[in-house]
Amino acid sequence: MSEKITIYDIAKRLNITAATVSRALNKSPKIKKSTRELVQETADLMGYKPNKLALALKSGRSNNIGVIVPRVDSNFFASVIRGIEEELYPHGYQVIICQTHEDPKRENENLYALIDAQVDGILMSVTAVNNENDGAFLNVLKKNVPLIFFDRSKLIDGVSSVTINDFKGGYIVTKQLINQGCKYIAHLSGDQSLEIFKNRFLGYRQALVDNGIPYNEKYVIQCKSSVEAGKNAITILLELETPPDAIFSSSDFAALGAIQELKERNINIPQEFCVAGFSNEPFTKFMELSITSVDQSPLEMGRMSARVFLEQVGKTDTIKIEKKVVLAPELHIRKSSTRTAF
Amino acid sequence: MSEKITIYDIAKRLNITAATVSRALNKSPKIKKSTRELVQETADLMGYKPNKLALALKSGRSNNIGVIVPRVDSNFFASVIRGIEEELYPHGYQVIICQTHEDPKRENENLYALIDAQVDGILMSVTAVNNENDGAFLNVLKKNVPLIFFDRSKLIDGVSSVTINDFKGGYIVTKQLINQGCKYIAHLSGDQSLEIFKNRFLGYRQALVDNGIPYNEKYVIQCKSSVEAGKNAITILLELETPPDAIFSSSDFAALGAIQELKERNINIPQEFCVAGFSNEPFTKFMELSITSVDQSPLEMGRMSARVFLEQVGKTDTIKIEKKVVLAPELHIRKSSTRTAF
DNA sequence: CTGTTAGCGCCTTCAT
DNA sequence: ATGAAGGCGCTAACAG
Repeated sequence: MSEKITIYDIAKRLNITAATVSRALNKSPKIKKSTRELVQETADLMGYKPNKLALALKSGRSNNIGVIVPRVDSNFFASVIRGIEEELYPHGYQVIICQTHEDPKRENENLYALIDAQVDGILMSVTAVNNENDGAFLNVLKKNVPLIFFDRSKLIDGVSSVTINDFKGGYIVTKQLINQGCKYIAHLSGDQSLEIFKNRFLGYRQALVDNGIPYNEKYVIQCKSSVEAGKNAITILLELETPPDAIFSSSDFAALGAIQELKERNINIPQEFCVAGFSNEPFTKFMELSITSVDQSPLEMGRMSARVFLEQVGKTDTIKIEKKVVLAPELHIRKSSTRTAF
Repeated sequence: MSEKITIYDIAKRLNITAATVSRALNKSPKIKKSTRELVQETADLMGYKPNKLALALKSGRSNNIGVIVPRVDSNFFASVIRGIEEELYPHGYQVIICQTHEDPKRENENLYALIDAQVDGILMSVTAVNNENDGAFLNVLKKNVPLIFFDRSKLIDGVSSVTINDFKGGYIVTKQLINQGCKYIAHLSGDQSLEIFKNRFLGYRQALVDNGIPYNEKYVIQCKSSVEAGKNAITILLELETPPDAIFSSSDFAALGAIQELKERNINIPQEFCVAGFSNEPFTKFMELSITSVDQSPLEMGRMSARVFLEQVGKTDTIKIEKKVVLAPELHIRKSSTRTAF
């Protein structure tokens, strides 16, 4: 019952050639209207469906694009993917998902697998920077497959990127803490080999300097993006001779951990201690003590990445377009860092 | 620089036939060891990569599987997808993502698009039941493409499914509310055309009956899965002559809305009013007033769906395997429904 | 307007 | 152990 109908089947039935059927189905201008309609009708009748694989082999374009993310079950990446899918859907592209789990080896494998699968483009957020994978990236470029980085970028010639201004994000959120009267502001950072974390840190530091607050490296702790890590970080910070009175975390989860730990120690938030996170995860808004956070507009980031891809695809191979889109971060001020009446 | 290397290129270089190269690369037993090694070496040297599209066209198997979900940016679906991807990755399958946005028309389009793309299987969560799409489902089966439903299922012959026992989920969560001494338990439900919501409701009702509590249909409100909908539902319920003293919501978001509305009315949770949700969204655990919820083990659901697919793929076309896997729901009791000391 | 031919890259009988 | 030839399904010259 599998009944794979090909253009040959319908050609045979009509006593014409497969080529004619192909042309008719593709609405070629040089085909008699009557036969075109006839072909179309019998095609529908027989339940004909074009074989995209054959088309792909013939044209060299699969109409698939690959998306590589650390993990798909994070609100941020899932939203980006949603944006990508929505933007590409009307153009007939399908989205292939790969996860690296922050493992460079997996990233490498994924890159090669997608190239093998003849995807028409790759949109990705790099995992921690390791130059071992450079070969894989260059391989992608060598095949003339458009490569676009979103959020977590990497400096490679000929590669476009869509990011947010992380420096500014770090700056404005720190500024807000300063505005609340905080004097000793700590920072929970992420893997410094990733641009995003370095830039958030730099924004934080600049905001301090610009406002006459001395930068103290003891206030900067590098930790994972987890509740547990946030708790541990607070524990360390509170043991300093001058413990901080505020914290800007590059991760909402770590910010949450910090809040939990502070509460357990009966430290009043935001009166005694202000907290702010980054990413605007859904839960930051839902909490009774809602958490100030920087939104990265993931949906827009996904859409934009897809648009950049669409611009690049099909362009002459010789010219490499390199587009750097930088979206504006948006500060969502909430209770965790608002000392005045809310 | 695109340099698409084919087996012909490497054959030419070695003055042998493409067929020999093919055999050598595929480790055919009837090939001289020396030539096999020679071929392998030069293949590596030239940077040969097999063209999966050609392979797919030849074999009829694309090594892609399609996953259709209402939306990808929900913790539940994202986790299922993660499970699917993790399980299928070692087997060389790639995952193509489609979103329906709860639109049956999109669901229909997605089904056809995936078949056109020659996927080797389709794993999906159906959107609201509409029999208009039956043609699309039957079309999938006719092509002998394994179809597996997860979470939101649909009764079709020859289709396997992986779900949780929603009836039991509704039952145990309601029982927990009863155990807390609640007498007037309301229920926020979802689209009743979906089995999952009907079953959660039936479990709820059965728990009431089994514990001598009269079922009151005025306590059942159908609403969307959103904070706003939860607020509205509470408003309606509190206007009843005997307002409820507890609520079991089929959606965590609606449960959250309910809690917010109750707080605004200064109704004490859980002392005066108990609340429980469904899905175990991350935020239910993070809240200061953590929310009792039923976990659906999405990761496991994804993995299991993938395993069921792997079992079915490649089986003789004539025999239709129909497997119904039902996972156990897991009640996470939290503050919102715990009157005794926590 | 339509038929013929060739080829995308690979595998697989059928010979040798 | 290897070469030759055909075909997966479709399109795109090149004829007529």
